[in-house]
Amino acid sequence: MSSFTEENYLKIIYNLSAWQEGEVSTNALAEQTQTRAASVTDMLRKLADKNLIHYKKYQGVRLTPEGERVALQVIRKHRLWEVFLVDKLGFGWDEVHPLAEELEHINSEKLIQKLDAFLGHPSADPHGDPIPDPAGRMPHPEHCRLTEVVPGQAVVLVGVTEHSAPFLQFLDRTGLTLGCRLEVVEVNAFDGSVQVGISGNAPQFVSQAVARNLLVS
Amino acid sequence: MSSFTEENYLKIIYNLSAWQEGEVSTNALAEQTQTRAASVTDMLRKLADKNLIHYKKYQGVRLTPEGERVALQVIRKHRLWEVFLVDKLGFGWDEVHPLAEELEHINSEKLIQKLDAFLGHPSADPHGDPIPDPAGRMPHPEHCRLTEVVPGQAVVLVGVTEHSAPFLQFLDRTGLTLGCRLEVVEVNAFDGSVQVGISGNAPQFVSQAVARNLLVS
DNA sequence: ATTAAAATTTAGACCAATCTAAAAATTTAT
DNA sequence: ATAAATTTTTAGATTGGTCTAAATTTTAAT
Repeated sequence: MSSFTEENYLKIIYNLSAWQEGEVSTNALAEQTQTRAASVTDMLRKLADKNLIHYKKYQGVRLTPEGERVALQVIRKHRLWEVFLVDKLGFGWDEVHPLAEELEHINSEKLIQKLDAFLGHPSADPHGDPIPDPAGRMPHPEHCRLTEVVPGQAVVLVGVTEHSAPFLQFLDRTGLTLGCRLEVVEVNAFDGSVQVGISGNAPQFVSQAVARNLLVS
Repeated sequence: MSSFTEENYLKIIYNLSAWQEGEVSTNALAEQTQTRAASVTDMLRKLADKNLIHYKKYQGVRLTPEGERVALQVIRKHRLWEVFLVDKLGFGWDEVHPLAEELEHINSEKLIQKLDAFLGHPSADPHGDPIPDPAGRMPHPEHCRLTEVVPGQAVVLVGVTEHSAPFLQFLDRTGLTLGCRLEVVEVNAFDGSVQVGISGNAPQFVSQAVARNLLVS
């Protein structure tokens, strides 16, 4: 059995591993966990003793199969709770992350199985992130970033890779809701901004910083 | 802001105070919190420093108005989550207590306000215990124990004062669900058992141990 | 290839919540 | 009223998670 804190570390290691290949660094973990590098080192020794991570001093860290299993269960719970908060309780997608951070650590297989059924076995959370199945298998839906779409193509917004409230609120104001249709007019070679028609409206510019965090298919 | 553990102590002090008049003893708290008396003493000093309880050494303990406010918020959350688990997720009333013990410590005013609305502003939890309003006012519905009903009277089962799974499962098997009609034939003066018709069926005996934990009106 | 800079680990400490064992206060019984 | 039993508190230690400051290792720059 893993503690609240251990589960958090495993989840964060999983998420950082997904982003970049290879090992996760102590400093990256310190930033994500809002602690100091020294504290991270202590926890890494503990997780390594429990065979949840592969860890060699100064060499960064990688999940073991068992560590990945635990991480995926936590992520599954997190994303199901987010669906509950948005679909059932009416929260905005910009508000649910901190609440799901707490709810995800409630450990009851039965609870999560019943919640999943109540929500209709959703395949993705409100940000488009896929929900691992009960056995901990993570689906990998095919999609690409808006920055990579060729001009003239029409796509659908299926996810975001940035979850901060300000970013999500900006998307709301711009009409960029999940599932909306995007017609790409031009990708600006100079600054990477994208000129795009949103849900059939007149085209407008979306900065590269925004476009690279939009997943489409 | 109170910690998970502090909230638990306050909730337990509230519940023990409701049962018996006067101060709550250190030993009673040790039993309820599943800790030792020495640990309780430490926590009591801490809660007293925060002005959440009135505490004099060897004299037992009583909530301050502020402590009672916190306790009632925790109880409100506990009972709302129990309603959610039974009404929405389909748990049995004998299963939800341990889960609600965890969910009750998630602190978000907005979450609990939205949950309350989603559930239709229930006035009682699945065991018939009243739910404090958002301001922390606890309703006091009029009711009495089944042992106090005079023979010949017909009443409705509105609550229970024992929440253990075995007890609740026994009630399920006996047909004693909340809201069922009870026609009292006789209260046995010798052993306190009650002969009662449940939902119009042929009368049967209910032991005093059971009857005194059934609230009717 | 050295050196400077950055990242990481160790050493030693702290806080919250708990424990055991022993001391002190209160209650009960004679 | 005094002794015995019970309850409660104190003293001192432990565990999980964190910290700062200093030491060490790795990486980057010349």
